[in-house]
Amino acid sequence: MYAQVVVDVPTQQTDHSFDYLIPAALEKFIVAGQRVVVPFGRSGRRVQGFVVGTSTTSSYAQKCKPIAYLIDLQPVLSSELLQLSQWLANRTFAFWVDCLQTMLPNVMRAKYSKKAWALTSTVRQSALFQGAAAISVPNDLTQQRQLAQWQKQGQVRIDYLVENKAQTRQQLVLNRVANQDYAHIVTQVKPQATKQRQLLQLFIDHPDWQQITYTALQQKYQIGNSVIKAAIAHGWFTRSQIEIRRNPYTNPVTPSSPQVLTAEQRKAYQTIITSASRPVLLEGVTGSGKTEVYLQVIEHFLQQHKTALMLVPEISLTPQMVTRVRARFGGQVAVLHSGLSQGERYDEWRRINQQQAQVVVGARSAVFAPLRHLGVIIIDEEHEASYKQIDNPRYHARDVALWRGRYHHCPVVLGSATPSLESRARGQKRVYQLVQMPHRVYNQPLPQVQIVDLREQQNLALELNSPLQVDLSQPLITALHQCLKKHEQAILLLNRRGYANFLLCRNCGFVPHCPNCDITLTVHLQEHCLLCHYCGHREPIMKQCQVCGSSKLRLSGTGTQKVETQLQELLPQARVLRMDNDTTTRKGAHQRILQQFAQQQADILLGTQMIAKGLDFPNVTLVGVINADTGLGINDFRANERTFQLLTQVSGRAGRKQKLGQVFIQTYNPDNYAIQLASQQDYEAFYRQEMQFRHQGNYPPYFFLIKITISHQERAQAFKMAYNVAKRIKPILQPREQLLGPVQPTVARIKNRYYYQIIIKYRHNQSLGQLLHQIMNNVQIDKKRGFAIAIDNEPQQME
DNA sequence: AGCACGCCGACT
DNA sequence: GTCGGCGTGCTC
Ligand SMILES: [Zn+2]
Ligand SMILES: [Zn+2]
Repeated sequence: MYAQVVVDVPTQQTDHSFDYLIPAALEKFIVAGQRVVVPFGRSGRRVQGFVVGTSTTSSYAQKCKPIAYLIDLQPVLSSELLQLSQWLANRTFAFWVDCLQTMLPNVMRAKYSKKAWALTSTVRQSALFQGAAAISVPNDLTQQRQLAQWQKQGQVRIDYLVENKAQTRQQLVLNRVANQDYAHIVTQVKPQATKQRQLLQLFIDHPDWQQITYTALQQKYQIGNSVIKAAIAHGWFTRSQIEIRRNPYTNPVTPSSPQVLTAEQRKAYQTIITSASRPVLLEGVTGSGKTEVYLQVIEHFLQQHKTALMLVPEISLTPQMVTRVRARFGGQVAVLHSGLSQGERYDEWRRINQQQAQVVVGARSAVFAPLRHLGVIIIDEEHEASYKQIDNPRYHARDVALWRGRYHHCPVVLGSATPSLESRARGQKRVYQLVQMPHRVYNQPLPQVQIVDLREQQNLALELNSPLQVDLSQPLITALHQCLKKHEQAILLLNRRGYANFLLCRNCGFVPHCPNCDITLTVHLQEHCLLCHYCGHREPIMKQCQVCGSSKLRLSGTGTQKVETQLQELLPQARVLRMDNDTTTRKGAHQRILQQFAQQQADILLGTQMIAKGLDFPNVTLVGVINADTGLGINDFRANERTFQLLTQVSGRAGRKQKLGQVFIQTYNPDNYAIQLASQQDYEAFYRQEMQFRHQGNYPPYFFLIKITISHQERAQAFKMAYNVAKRIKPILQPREQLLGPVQPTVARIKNRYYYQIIIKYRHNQSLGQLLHQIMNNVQIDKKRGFAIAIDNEPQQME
């Protein structure tokens, strides 16, 4: 018997399965989906591999090596996920093994090490071994050479170790022994052995106990280790270990029951549960009660003994969100998010794999949750860019969800108040079933939105001979005053996309740049240094300008700190909470700030994009957007879409139930349609207008996009390679299809490598995929000459 | 990737 | 002569 194994060597030349002999002893145990350790290469190198199939014959002409050993007794990947991995590799131009690894918790990645064994006493007494029988192979080159020489002479053996980091938490337990008559024994025990008698009595009083943990005996009954040891020595009990699941849920929840649905919600619910062959796009305004629909849909499929997967963007996956789902489905819920420790994540994953959890809630990577019998997949806020992974494999969770939906023949729900144009257009073409929920559940009125024209404000200030020095306009300041007077709360959004604080010499205009990248260094006041976000380069904040020596160095860029200072001057009585990268570096800080604000420990929450999501704040009646324009300045065809989404989302935070909300949007582009239509909260009108723009520019959803990035240490080399790649692609393009570039991105150099980009706009091109795989092959082979290539299918970020 | 093999200049 | 630097090719 042979096994087809995909080895953990992510390169182009090894990006296929290898045949291995299955040793007779393992024949009964080997199944596709298991991890194994196999020898690989001419030395004794061993690597982890995934069994992707078994066969009775092999097409490999030479002799196959046997599998070294099994890592998993049970498969960790189902045949569904194995198939998915292949599709994913093909779609994202990633290595197969990377796709397989991505589907599993991080701890299941192998750790490799080498151990050298001294076979003679001379070697053992050498300076290197210092009497030890074995040492781990050092990094030092000359020492490695010495070991290689000894190895050749048969004086040293080198072992290749594949470590499995995945570990379960074990606990000691005391087991009842069936033939022991505790009621009798207890009468025979010496009178002074009170603890022994107590232990026996416990097992007499609890006939249902088969075992109990040592910790429980210690904590509940103060029975220590020595007592237990003695009891085992008598033969009354046996000792063993059981696995303890790491429990990420700190607080118990009070169960909730389904709410009565509105007519709109009921219609959505009905459509979803009957739409197994067509995905449903659920377009519902903020407050329309999408989550309740999701929960009842999940309930419906659980009753049919199916499972449910619900994806939520990482920043929306708050404790409140998790609690809401757990309140409905209790212990059936497993949660996968970045806040878990590696061990907790591994345990949650295994709970799902062992079918002990039927509902999974998680962020992007949870789309690979090993659920069987999927009944429904829900993607909330489907427009969120964070569903697309930035590094390899560059997959979009939405695409994966649609694949799994097709595999299981189950409904896939894409929910959003502001759907991506791609999804909305598919709703129009009835590829997706479009369901709209335009009303809020309690019929709260939409907030009143006012656009503040900053050009006007500036002119006004000039007339009064006092140039606008603050980032807050007069109408917004007035509104803030009124809000505070009513003891209500306000949110201020500082749109800082692409903007960071940098240092500027006021004398000569010098700005410190990273020596390795073409980018200005960011000021980090917290750590008191200048930092490069691309390569991690760090240097102290200089006191004097490097060029002119002037000491007039100023912190520049629109910062939340600057606005905070202004707020303190304008509204000295206001309590301001600031939320940005500086205040949320520590884990959980993000949640803590939101919590404080929810508990009304502050009047104003001032922050960047991250405040647009998360907790509900019922007392917030005022939202101010300080600079609506910054998102528009970005060289990306989705700039309007992103701006519209952000403004709509943050506006939705104003006003709940009886309290009417008020929104101020400050802008220099009051006529921009994204800003105009966001102020009217009119998604459908925005969709129509934006579609025209996309049509004119041949952008998605009218065209598909592929971004190719090529890099090299030398600029000319990078360009030459990119140019040749472009030349190969151009001939196969269809009439209206386009190739743009190669061009340098805004940050043309990162970590001393030069980058070039090619964008392809295409529609139905049969040969493109194949050609790109070929190009990938060719360029990867030139990796040793310093070339690197990345192909991003449907990029979310154009830069 | 990581390792072996092979070719070539430089140093004991 | 041999050590070690690097370019090339292979891994079931
Ligand atoms: Zn200067
Ligand atoms: Zn840098």
